[in-house]
Amino acid sequence: MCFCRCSSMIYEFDFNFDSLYIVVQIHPQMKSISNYKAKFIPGITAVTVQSLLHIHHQAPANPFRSTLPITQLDDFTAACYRRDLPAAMKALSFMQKHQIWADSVTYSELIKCCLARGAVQEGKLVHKHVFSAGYQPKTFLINTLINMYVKFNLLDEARALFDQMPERNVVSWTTMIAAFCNAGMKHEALKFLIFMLRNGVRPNMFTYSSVLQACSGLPSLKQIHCSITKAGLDSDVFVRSALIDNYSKWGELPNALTVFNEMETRDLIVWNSVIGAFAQNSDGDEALNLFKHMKRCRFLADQATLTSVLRACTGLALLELGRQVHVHVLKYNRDLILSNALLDMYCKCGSMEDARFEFTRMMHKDVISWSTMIIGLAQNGFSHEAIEMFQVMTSSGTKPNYITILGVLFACSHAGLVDKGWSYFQSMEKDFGVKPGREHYGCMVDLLGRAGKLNEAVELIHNMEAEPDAVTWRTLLGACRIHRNMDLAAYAAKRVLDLDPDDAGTYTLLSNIYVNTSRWEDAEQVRKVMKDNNVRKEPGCSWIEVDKQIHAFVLRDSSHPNIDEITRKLIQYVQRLREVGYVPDTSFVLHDVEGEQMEDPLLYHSEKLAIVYGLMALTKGKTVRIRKNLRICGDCHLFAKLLAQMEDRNIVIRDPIRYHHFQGGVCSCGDYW
DNA sequence: CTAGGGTTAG
Repeated sequence: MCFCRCSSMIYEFDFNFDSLYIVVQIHPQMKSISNYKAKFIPGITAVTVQSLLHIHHQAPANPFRSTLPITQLDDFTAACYRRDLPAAMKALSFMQKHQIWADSVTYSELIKCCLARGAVQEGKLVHKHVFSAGYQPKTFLINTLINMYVKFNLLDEARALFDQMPERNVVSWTTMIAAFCNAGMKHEALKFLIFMLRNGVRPNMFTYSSVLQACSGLPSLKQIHCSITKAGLDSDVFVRSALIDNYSKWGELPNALTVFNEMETRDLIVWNSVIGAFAQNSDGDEALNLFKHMKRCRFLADQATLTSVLRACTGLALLELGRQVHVHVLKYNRDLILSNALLDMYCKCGSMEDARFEFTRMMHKDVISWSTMIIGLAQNGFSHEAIEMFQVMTSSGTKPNYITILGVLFACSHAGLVDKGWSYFQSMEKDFGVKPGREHYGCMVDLLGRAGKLNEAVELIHNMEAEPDAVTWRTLLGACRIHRNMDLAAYAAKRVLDLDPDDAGTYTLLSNIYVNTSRWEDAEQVRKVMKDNNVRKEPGCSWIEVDKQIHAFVLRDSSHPNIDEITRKLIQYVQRLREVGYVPDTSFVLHDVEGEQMEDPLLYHSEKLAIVYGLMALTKGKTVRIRKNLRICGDCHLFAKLLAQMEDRNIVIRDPIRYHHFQGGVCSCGDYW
């Protein structure tokens, strides 16, 4: 018990320095407050009591207003709680001069106020004030200051403050860990977790939900999940959504789903996490199912939900559903991320009219909006418009980035604009500050290669700054196939296999090249290596939707009920198309050197089986939708086009969208494009 | 009483 005399009034205190709590009991004359709890600062004075009373609006008409310091502290406290920053700062400078201190809570209110207004200078003044001689800020207050610096993006200041703290609690550590995560400094974040454990501070759910961000892409996820479970912290929704998101980044959707399913109570963000997980891992169907489930549970979709739903539509090329989502997007039409997702949906679904309309309507556009349009135009065959769009973009003052320029180079490649592409490539670093990366080189190899300038393409690879990878060489290999340059193709194929020894398609191609050039021994050698390495060609698989039923065709798989009829039809169609000059490209099939069993190579083409089945269904008046139609090779596309022409059924076959267009790739039938 | 989770272009 302690007494404090202030003029004629006597206050009694119960205080406890350790817990920093103080129980104030007012003299019987002021019995309105009893057992009143508040923060306490050492060196208690009448002023403190006064401010405590004031904070809780129970100050009686008091006898202290006459003395200047008390009035100032009063003003300060009141201003902090009113969130009146200028008044608070004015009072603060006075207090600084007269060595008067307020309590931690009041300071933390002031810091909140600085944060809300982005007042960095004022925040720094508060920092200086509470660290000036005569006052010892408590851990709580320093935590608040550290958080302020973190939110102002002043990591160095935050770090310095953290380093000089006499004591650090779980909040101090968590604040720093979260800061590192936000800045993308994963390793620092994990290092701090380890230091924290060494210092004997136990992480809580706040810590883990941050730490999990730092683990994305690191193999320690399982360990962390275990510690969370052991510590009994896995019932927290924040931790759960972070876990879901993490498993999603590893592509471990079953684990993500388990974490989700085990939850008793869910909130919107957890729903968004799990829907996003499936949408991002190109399982649009499951994402949409979850979305339906979410609506049945009476949750209302927000921007993040709709963004993921749009992404699911994009992956499935579900233009109609995308349009329906668009209606809901209208209510958030100022959300840039959502608008960009909508743009991309229209582009990827091939509706450039809608995309252009949306783009024009958008009030704010960022580099992603522009890039989406440039890439969308280029993918849909409007290469020149894409390049014009890029010029409008740069003159409108938006700085292009790595991806934008990839899109522009792709547009040039698609349109065969060798010189233009080359000049963009050469000046990109000077003009836009983007250093050409491996993928830009890959685009140029594609551009030169498609244009038949194979030697220049090789030379470019040899002069690359970054090391060429398997994709780079595969791009060259694709170009060699187009231009039938066997020698260079063999060279490129070997480079691919050096870097990616499991690439079955490339073995096949290399072996075929040797067969075609009568180098039987080399061909045999390739087949042997393939066998020794136990490399198997992944069976291609194609889907087609007929009357809302999905029909899958897998290589050598005869489980489809109509497979015999479809096969007969395919052979028939190919025969008829051959008569009009179609030469099927069968270089993807592994030739048998001994020539023992030469099956019709066309039957290996699951894509063609799907196309034929679709056509048969159309003839019967059914509704056919081609799904996963974004990766179709040149031969299958040609086949479909000729078939449509021949049948004259008014079928429109769109030019294929080269989905993984910046790199050499393989279509689902195993062919290069 | 300070600290934590989900959303867009390749």
